[in-house]
Amino acid sequence: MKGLGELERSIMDILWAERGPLTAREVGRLIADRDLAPTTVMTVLDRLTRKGFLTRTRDGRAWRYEPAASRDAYVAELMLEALDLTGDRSAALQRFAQAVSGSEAEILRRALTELEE
Amino acid sequence: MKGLGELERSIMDILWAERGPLTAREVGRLIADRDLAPTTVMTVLDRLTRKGFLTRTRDGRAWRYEPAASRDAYVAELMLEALDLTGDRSAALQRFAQAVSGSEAEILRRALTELEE
DNA sequence: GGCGTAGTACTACGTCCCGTAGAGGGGTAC
DNA sequence: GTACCCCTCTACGGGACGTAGTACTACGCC
Repeated sequence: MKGLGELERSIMDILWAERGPLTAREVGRLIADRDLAPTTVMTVLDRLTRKGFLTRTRDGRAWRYEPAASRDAYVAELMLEALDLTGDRSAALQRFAQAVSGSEAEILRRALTELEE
Repeated sequence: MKGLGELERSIMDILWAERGPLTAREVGRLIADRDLAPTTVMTVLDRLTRKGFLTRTRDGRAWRYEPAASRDAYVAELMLEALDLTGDRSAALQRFAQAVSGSEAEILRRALTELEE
């Protein structure tokens, strides 16, 4: 999977937080604090589409952009990719299990239990 | 945590696979298939040290390089960083739990159970 | 005791990614 | 038909990284 830059991630965050697809202009308004040129937003949206993180559909003359996958799916994929870097997956998983906080361990435990059934 | 490039990762892999610290020359021999100039290996070892991935100690005129952390710790950290990217850690963890293979789910389950005790 | 060798530090260059944006073309609305 | 909006294409500067040369120093050998 391709990586994301800092601005790219900010824009993905905006789109992940919305329920419907947004136009470049709308994204621009939601990230107005960065005071970016409109074309900057468009360029980044375009790059994200090329990288497969967004899909876009026509809306009149404009495009509407929407995440291709949920943020959770993205995060889970990143975690799996990290796991693939190790030679000893078991050891890495054990370390990971020890490192997550208690409440998160509980969530993991429950998710794994449901799997079992 | 800083990222690793492709050559940097290869060299970390070599050092993670060895039990003792290596000199630049030794690393060079272990990566001879890439046919790199000796200074290239030294440069990368130096950058890895600056980034905090390696520590080095004198051995005569030479330096001996050694990973600052185990590969498993590195991988677990990457996984935690990925997890930090999400707004909904619980959803991401559930996705992750569903995505790991059965045997790995079992490893996780056991690690979590040990934690509980 | 000079010379090759090994090791180091420092500098450098090309490439790719990414943040950033301008220029120009073509609908739309009034 | 003019002002505006949105698109596409092109571009530029900085930083990371792969790659390596140069120059200085210490050690061993003859």
